[in-house]
Amino acid sequence: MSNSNPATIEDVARIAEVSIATVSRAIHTPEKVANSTRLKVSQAIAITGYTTNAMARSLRLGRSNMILVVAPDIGDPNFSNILVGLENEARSHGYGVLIGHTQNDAQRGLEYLKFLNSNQAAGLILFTGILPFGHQTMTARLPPSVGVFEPVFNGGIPYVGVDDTEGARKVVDLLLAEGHRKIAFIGDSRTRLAYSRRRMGYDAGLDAAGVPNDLRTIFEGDGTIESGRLAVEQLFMRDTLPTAFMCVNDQTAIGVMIGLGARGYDIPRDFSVTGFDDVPQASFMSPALTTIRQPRTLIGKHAMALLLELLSDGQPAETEILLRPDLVVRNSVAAPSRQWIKR
Amino acid sequence: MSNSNPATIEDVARIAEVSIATVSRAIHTPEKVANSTRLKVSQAIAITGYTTNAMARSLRLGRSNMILVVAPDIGDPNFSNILVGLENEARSHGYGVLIGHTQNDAQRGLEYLKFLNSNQAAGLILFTGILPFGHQTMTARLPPSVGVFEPVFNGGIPYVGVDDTEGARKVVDLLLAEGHRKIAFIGDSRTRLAYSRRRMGYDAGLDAAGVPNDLRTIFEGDGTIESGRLAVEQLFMRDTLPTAFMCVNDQTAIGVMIGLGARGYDIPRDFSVTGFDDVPQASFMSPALTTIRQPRTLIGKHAMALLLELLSDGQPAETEILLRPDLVVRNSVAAPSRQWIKR
DNA sequence: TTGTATGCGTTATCAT
DNA sequence: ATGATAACGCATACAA
Repeated sequence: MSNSNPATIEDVARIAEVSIATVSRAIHTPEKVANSTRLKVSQAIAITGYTTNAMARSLRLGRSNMILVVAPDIGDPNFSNILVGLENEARSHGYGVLIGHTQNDAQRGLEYLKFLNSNQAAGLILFTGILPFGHQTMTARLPPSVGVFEPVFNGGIPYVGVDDTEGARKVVDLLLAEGHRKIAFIGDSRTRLAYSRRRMGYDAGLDAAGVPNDLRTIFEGDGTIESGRLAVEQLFMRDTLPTAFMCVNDQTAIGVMIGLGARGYDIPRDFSVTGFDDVPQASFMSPALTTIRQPRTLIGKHAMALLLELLSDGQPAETEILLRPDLVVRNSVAAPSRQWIKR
Repeated sequence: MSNSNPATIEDVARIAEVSIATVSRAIHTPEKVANSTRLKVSQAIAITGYTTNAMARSLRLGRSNMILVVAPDIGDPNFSNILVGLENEARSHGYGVLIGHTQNDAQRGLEYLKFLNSNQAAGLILFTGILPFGHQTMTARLPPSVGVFEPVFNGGIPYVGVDDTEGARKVVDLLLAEGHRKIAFIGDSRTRLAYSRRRMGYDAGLDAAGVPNDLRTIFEGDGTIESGRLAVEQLFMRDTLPTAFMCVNDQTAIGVMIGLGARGYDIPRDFSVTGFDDVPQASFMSPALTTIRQPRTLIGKHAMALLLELLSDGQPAETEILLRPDLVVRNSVAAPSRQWIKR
């Protein structure tokens, strides 16, 4: 039925017995073409199975209707749901979504930068705390871009995410209300804005409760399960233990729970543990993890909406959209163990 | 430093005081250009920050150096590692990788089909059991394609994955060796080839051991955690219980373990549970899950290598590459409970 | 060794 | 309402 080569606009024009200009018009501005010819064209399109060559179109137009989403780690349990939010919003505005995976590798980032420089994508969503393109980016012109889930460190790029500081504050306040005073913060040493903001919430809560500095413990991890496990190993070598582990994210909390479990402790009886993100796994663990919910699809939706606005207006309506973080109380928090509280 | 518009080959040519043809040659066939001019050109490139417009190049060439990876569910815990294997192999051959996420939606699939029809990708990797493009695909010309992780049902497309039948066979044989006879298979009702192959391994093992049909139980699930949980609910309503749950994948096994745990049973003392895939989470659970390892990055590597071979030769060297599935023995399997064995 | 000119498939401008 | 044509940025056949 179809030739070996995909049909072009010329094939359609020939069959419909019109010019290629008319075919193009019949497709994009049908009101400017007579009913009779429009019919002929659409029949010809059906016969040939014509699909407009998006590449040629973009070359001519100087823009495309694809959005590139760049992520350093596509396995991040937060990524998939945010992506769905991004995609649904893009789609309802006639845009498609393509994903670039950099594996935290600048060379790979450059590849996607070339993609962008060829106008193969009209806009950019950054699921990463730093621009993933290496140093050349500083001078390079980026298309309209929006950061998501985590503020972009070195970009001055509009951002959509949850209010990390307030979320962390809600967690400490819960811990404080349960009677904890010695709360360790298992964090992330990388210069990630989202994590430092969560740390700010931790400090603010402790300040407000009048908890002195020497009761606070900070562990610099890297946000992985292994990092959480390592944290309890390290902390158990110190002379003074916390009664609660407040973790920068759920992955870390899972690691902490594994580490504590391996030492034979019961959560929450012996220690309380909290996370941040409400990753799917968080509700399946035992005990189920008390954490902060990320409104992931909503974040994606807002981020894409903001990007599309940028695409048409050129000006960002706002530079940062912070969504409300909800506390999800499950079973990993209880009053501090008597065993540790006095000592 | 740079103009508002990206530099074109003409900008480079003007500054280097040569023709655009020479610039093009200096880039792609440097041996065909004099040393002196080559130097001028590369200086001009440095000055302008020129990057070749990949879109225009592909339009002219009729092919691109991007590979599209299409996945229905990017959150699949198997996806990320396979992707890494795909990317590394592609990269070492000068190809880039772009990901399309269909969410199991044919309309979204069509979008990526248009992308392919515009020659914006030279080849296609399918991380999905069925062609995700709806019915139009039958007539559409696809670029060279390779299925990965799961055979493509309706395509006649070369495939790279683990030997599902043999893997499942290893699992039953372990269960049988532990003394189990009543082994339930918690499967997947969808017409997925990978799953039906695993089922074949189950049956083959039981046949070989002479386990009669009325001792076998099949539960048709859908491969999700929830499906595993549901399976134990259903099975407990029957009069006769298995001593082991052999699950079609790790997700299902996790659900089964959650369901069993909720009923107060201990694994593996009361029941044995096995999975398939060796998802990262499998080793973190308690008890750690006995399962079959998927050599994920290796699968990705082979699949991409096969695709690139297709791209140059046009003929697939082989139509199916089956990798060896290794049994990972952890703590979720033991001898059948006396409580259940006699009945 | 280098330059000129054509075409890849579109869309938009300008005529008609 | 429709058609001829230029241009988007590039690679290459053909000339020089």
